[in-house]
Amino acid sequence: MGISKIDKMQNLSKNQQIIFDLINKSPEPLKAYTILFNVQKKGIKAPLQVYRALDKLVEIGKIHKIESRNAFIACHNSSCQVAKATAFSICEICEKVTEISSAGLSKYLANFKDKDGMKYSKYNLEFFGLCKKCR
Amino acid sequence: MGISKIDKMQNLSKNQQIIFDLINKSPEPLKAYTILFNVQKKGIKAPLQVYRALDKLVEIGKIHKIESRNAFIACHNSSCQVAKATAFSICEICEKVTEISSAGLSKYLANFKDKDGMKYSKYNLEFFGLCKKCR
DNA sequence: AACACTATGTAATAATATAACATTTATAAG
DNA sequence: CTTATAAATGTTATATTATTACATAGTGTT
Ligand SMILES: [Zn+2]
Ligand SMILES: [Zn+2]
Ligand SMILES: [Zn+2]
Ligand SMILES: [Zn+2]
Repeated sequence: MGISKIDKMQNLSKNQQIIFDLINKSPEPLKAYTILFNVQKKGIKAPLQVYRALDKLVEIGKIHKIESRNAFIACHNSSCQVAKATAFSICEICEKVTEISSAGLSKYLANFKDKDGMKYSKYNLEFFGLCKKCR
Repeated sequence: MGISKIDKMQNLSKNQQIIFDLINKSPEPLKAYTILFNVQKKGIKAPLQVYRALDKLVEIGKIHKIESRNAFIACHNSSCQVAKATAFSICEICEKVTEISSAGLSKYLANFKDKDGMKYSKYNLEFFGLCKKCR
């Protein structure tokens, strides 16, 4: 009765867990060096330790990278089934970022065909505008 | 009979023109320091000169930034009316990037409402997959 | 034990981007 | 033409983001 693959995917390593916890409790996307600064008291001293954990967390879908901001947020789509099909809204004033989980949007994009008839299961969409508070 | 705003927008400054020409004739997205290296013979010596021209060219829609690659490509949608509503396909093997101009897609995204009923006229969408050649 | 795989630690460096300040050129008005 | 203003340029230094390279340690399997 060993650890199944699914269980294993949920078990983060020490550094991964420290960094995930920080991102997960943050109300806003965090940048790599902000993360580094905030976990130094926990013994993570070098950029590479942060980037390695971030890479893994992105890969398994626990966090997403906001490409236009070089920052990272935790996934809140019930541990995202769509780690590779992401959509966000970004406020251009306060920089608030919200992950969009819309079945309609996912479906539309997953079924979208380019002019060669090609479909793409992996995508990243960033919407820009003003959030409720900033309007 | 002065120069109209439209004419003006088409007149790039010296540095802008040099850098646009380079990007425009490139078959693939170019990175800022690749651009810098390639325009040094034309007298552009510093990163900032490149970044300033890039900023302006992006602003007026002559080029687009591929956020996930930190690289720039020329717009080929007849001098993009949609400088702020962009979509690309990116090959994960050969890194070929193609701008997608689909009326259906633009329309869908421009009309998309998030769960607060908010619409976004500005967005960037990056699809990932394998290009024809790499499949 | 032997092996493969994943994660960690550390130092150095590469790649990407901006701040600050001085000067020049282009455009518009009076 | 002159003055005012905005846009663009030139230059140096520095900030920010990310990776290479190499050594070590843990984890699970056979
Ligand atoms: Zn998610
Ligand atoms: Zn806001
Ligand atoms: Zn375009
Ligand atoms: Zn390809």
